[in-house]
Amino acid sequence: MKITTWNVNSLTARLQHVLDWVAANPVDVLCLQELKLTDDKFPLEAIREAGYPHCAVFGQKTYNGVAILSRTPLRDIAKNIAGFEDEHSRVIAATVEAPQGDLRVINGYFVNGQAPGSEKFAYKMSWLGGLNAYVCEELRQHPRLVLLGDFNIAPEDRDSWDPDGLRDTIHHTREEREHFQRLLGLGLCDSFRLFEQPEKSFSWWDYRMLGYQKNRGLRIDHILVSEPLRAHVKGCGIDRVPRKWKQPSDHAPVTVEI
DNA sequence: ATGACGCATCGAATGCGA
Repeated sequence: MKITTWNVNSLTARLQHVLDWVAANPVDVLCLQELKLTDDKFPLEAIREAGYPHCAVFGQKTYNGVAILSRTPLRDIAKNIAGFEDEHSRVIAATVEAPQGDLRVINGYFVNGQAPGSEKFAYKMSWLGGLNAYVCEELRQHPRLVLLGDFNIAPEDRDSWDPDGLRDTIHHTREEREHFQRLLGLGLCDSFRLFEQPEKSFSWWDYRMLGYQKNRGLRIDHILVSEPLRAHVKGCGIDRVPRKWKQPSDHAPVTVEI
């Protein structure tokens, strides 16, 4: 079973890229972030025709918005973090029917946080606290769990193109990295690091200053798997191909095979 | 460099992303 996370930076602007990508990469589950559209604008028909009849959508106007697209049925769909009040549409969870055993999938568009010390950074910290408690409880109920999405955290120095120049800036702070480690501490593991990967592997590149062409990027899109799944993970990789297409998302899709 | 690029918004200049 292949599961992908992709921050598309507006599904309206990126629908054709998504359709082209799944035509070439027929993954079983596609988790999207930054839909930037309301539920009524979600292109259900086009997505269904592309092979994904089962969709859990949690949209929002202009900003945020997440969705899980699946070839197999979804159940127990939950939106946002239970017990954490949030005006943003940032999390959607669903149980995915899978032949080797159902999987709980939690798809998140983590808070960006702008800059350490800012109000948005404080929101990021409190949001991450809420998420940790939520994932802890979900793990209790669903041992076979995948937490994936745009984490907006570069977990280690090797996940940044300029770890020294960007030290303690957003995505690189000790506080953010501690939150990432806390998630691992719940019994999750970073599926990307289960395998040998090329150096300077990133999942996001700035649109400005030829960021992609110079490979000035960050690895901030992650797929964490719970302990019972760990031994079954067959691979994890970043697909840079759609980042080279015309008018791309600034993020690349990341796929795990379980 | 309060930049750059791209997307969204009752329609232009601004907020936001990372």
